[in-house]
Amino acid sequence: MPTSTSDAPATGLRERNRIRRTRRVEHAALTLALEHGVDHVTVDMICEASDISPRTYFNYFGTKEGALLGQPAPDPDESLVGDFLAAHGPIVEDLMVLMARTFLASSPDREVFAMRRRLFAQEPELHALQVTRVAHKRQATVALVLRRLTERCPDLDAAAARDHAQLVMSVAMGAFLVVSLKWAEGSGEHSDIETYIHAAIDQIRRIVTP
Amino acid sequence: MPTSTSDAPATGLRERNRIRRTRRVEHAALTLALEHGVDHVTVDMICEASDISPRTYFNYFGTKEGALLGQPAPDPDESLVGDFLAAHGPIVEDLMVLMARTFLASSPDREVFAMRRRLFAQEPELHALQVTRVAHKRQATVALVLRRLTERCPDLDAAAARDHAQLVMSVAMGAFLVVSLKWAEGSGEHSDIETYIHAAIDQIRRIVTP
DNA sequence: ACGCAAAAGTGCAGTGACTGCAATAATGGG
DNA sequence: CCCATTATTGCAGTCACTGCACTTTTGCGT
Repeated sequence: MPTSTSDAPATGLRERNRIRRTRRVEHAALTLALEHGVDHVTVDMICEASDISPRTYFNYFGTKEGALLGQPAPDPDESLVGDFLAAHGPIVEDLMVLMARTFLASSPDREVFAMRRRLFAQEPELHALQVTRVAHKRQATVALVLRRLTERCPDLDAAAARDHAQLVMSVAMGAFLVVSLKWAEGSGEHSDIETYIHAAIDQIRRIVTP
Repeated sequence: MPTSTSDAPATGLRERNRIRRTRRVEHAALTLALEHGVDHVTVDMICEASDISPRTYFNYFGTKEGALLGQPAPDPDESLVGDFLAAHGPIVEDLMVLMARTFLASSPDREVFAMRRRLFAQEPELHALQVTRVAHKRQATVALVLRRLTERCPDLDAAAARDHAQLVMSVAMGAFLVVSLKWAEGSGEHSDIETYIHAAIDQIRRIVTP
């Protein structure tokens, strides 16, 4: 019986196996992609290397790139959302910080994390895909922006607010792509990314004024 | 015999056929996509509807979505590039205007153009793909931005200028996605798009300042 | 007009991503 | 320890896409 000399009493054997397997597959996928380049790697190769059936691979990750990008982006943490809604900086900056923290919070595995950074640095298309996939949560995030917007400026036309939120989202995503790539090429320290974000906002301000 | 009561003496029969065929295929593809939704349409369906072999389809368009998105974005016109380099507005705005004009210059066929607009409005993923594909010219466009940048501020660190240009490009692309979608939903008049762009720039300025 | 070389269109066979379905193998609770 | 639930797998099939070899079309010189 699993009588809990262990540290994770809440999770059963099933869950632990699933996590261990996921890690193993991601690791194998990243290793292969770093060695041969993404599009010289087949799903079958990944499966053979990680001792899993192709069918199960797709059950886990859905697409070939799934194992390279990691699990579908998690919903932002409650507290992070609260920070965003309460923050007093430029809205784009605060949103980018939210994106960055959510992203960082989802990669606890150091080694996989580092490999992913290296892969992104050498395969920009994959990185763009990652950003696109984060954007798949676009609807939810736009709603968040809208909420903060209407809380601050209750006297705003609804349609105008919606357009505004869309624009905030798009600009944040565009800038985030550049920032995250730069950060990935550089130190990769968690704290640094917010510095990069702040610098980017400064630049944008200069960009949109003659 | 095609003895030239025609109007285009410079282009041979070959070229004219190619263009006519391209139009026919694009029209068929758009019709099918609008009716059934993009991912319920197969390449074989398009080919059957436009009386072309699948192999030829891929020779023409490369990917399934190729016929929906139209020919790969053309290089910006010389004069438009000149305008961009000489313009005195905020650099992001000028860049977006360049993108818009280049885009508009490439769609002479009214009907196909209108269908594409409708399709983009109802399939956002496709529209994002379009913007991504425009970005495939990213390297060239970034170089353009860099050129204008160094002409204006010769005393700028090279690495900093490169980062700056990347950011300009990303922000412009992000904003352009929103603007073009809004424009597509609205009037679709060529002149209107620059108004939208200008308004977007104003908004961005407000966005990045508390 | 005619024939020939280059270019374009096509058929075919194959690869690889991805899905639905049905059979099989853990797993965890009673 | 058995059984219902859930996860893993094999299999067959669809679809996007590619390389290669073959046929047709076109442009051109004679």
